[in-house]
Amino acid sequence: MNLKQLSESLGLSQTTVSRALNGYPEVSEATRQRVEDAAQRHNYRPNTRARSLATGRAHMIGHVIPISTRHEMMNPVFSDFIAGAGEAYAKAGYDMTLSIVPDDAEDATYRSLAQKKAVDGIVIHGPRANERRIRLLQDLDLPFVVHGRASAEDRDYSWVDVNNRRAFSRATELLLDLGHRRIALVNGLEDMDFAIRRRQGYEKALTERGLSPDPALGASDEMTEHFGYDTARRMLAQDAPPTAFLVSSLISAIGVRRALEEADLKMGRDVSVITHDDELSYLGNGKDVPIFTATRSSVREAGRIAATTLLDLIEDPDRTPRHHMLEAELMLGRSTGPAPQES
Amino acid sequence: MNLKQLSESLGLSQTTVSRALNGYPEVSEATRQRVEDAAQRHNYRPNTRARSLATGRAHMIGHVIPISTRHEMMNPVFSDFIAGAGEAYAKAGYDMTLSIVPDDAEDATYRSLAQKKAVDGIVIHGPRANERRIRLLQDLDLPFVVHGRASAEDRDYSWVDVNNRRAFSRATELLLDLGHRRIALVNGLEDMDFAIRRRQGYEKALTERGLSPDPALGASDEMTEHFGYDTARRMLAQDAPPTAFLVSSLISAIGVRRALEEADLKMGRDVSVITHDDELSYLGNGKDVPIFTATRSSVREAGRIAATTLLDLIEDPDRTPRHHMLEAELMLGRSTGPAPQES
DNA sequence: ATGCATTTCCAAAGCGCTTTGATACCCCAT
DNA sequence: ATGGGGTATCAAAGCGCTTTGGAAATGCAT
Repeated sequence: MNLKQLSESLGLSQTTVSRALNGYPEVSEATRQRVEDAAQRHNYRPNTRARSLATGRAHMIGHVIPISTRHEMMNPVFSDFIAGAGEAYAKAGYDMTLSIVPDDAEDATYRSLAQKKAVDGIVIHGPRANERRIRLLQDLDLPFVVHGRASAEDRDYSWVDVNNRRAFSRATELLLDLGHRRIALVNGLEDMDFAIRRRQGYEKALTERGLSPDPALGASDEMTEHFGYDTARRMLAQDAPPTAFLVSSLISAIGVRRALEEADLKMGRDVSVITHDDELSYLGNGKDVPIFTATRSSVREAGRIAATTLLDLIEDPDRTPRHHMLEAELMLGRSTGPAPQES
Repeated sequence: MNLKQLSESLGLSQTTVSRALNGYPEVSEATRQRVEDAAQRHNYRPNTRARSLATGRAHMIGHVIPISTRHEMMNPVFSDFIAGAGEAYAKAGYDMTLSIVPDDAEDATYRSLAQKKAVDGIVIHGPRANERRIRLLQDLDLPFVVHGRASAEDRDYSWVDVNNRRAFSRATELLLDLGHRRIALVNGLEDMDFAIRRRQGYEKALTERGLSPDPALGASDEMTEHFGYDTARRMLAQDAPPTAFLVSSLISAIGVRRALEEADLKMGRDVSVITHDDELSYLGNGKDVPIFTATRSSVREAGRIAATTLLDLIEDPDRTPRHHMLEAELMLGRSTGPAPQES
């Protein structure tokens, strides 16, 4: 059933029916009611393609997920972010498209999305410090919001991010307060912006106490369970093994824990661990008392915020960039304790 | 730049330009070249909305992800499945939309997707045994593929699924061969089809050896880390604790492992564990030797297959249902060993 | 030169909606 | 009776593309 048929069945013009359904004032309450009933009865919904061709609005947001070409890996936080964003879109009557693109062939994807007029706006995931996508989208004049930031970008743009620097400096300070001096950083890929900021927080806390970061205690890679395990194992075998680990992802932290257990070290007593916790729905960090002491910030909430920010931006003709900084909570769990005495 | 402008700039009609770009034979090679160059130069891409209005094809596949209303939880395997499907779509020039819908308000979403003509086909995720969505989509005459199956549905429909029953009966047999008699099943939500089939496999293997499944050794819920932990902890405290766990998800298996460690039980010696492993990209099950003995099947591959199946179905006017059964490998890892002697 | 395919191009219709600009109608003040 | 201002409705244009049904141009044999 399309508009034409519906209007014929009602003996009205398409104009009137369209207006009735879209809440325009020029139609009498009686007809509106009649039209709405009929639409309901026939389960009528306007064809999106026709509608957006006519209005120029797609009512569609694009999410572009870069897949690491090095490891063909899907960012694990992505699904929860999407869940949050999806909620917001649903409320506003928007839909969401996903483009999974290898991170080397990006330009084309963005240009194409813009030119095809397939979306009204875009969410950029996984920004690197040096992020060309931002300028590209500004040039294409397509509204967008970045989940995260790009340190090397000096133009203004909209973003939603966690205060990674502060979170990690606070976490490092806690470990220092507990007497730890050899603190390992198990971080994400070096070119990712969030990883850089976390490292900065970590280094800031160390240097403020007169310590200098030890390169042997830093590792960065895709944040898999296995990376956490490998790194911890390797570092624990060093001459001066770390007494604490600061980990960028709960998944890698689980790998660290596995390495500790294998080495018969008790987490929280022999070795302390703090992790960042995105509050992924299926990977909760314990129920009452957290398993891991953690810097915690819900990525799902970030998704919600990013989505509403973007929708605002699309409505607003001025389009002045918006920023939203989320502070991570530092949750004390069972994985931290005083540094063991040097033997 | 739109088609009209492009054609004017070339001094050709829209028809010719359109045909040149879409590879129709009625245009000379010389003009085609000229048109393509100009299109390239101006970065022209046809407006999707207009194109699909004209062709009737959206070049868009819808994925409908039910969010468990009970726990507001996003299925963790979803992102890898999507990555696989996304690849296939990209190759075929299709895009993908995501609808995150609470699992109680589904009908409306599907009807709406069909009526709005927003997609050419749909992938159904997370089917329950009794799955109304299948009939609904058949009635709506929208091509679809189910990731999984619906046992209670007797009509024919297209699906891509793992042989869950066989995988779990083989895993159970392995544990029985190792001498285990009290085998716990840590399974997904009871109404999910995959969970039912896995249970069937488990029970079949037990009864074939003259054992009857012990209700005290069965648990099902959303497969979080915490669920695995809680269940294992609870069961280990029973009078006759299990000597082996068969777990439906690597994430829950990690929780089981945590409970074992907390109870000072060595996995693979004191208690055996077998898990299903979807080969999630960030949650690898060890590198050389698997951490967990596992029934393994790549969900990403399933995504690829589901996507190509659906695209086939859309091309094919007959639309006879296709089925694709994936066999899970049984990978021997470090988490299984002979049942400890009764003391 | 003529006739007939072929090749190459085009004008115009149509996809299903929104929106502009009119029209018809009614009511009330003049 | 006449005109003016709402109110309720409509016909038709337009969004940017594809596709149908020609028409013009070309090539080749006659």
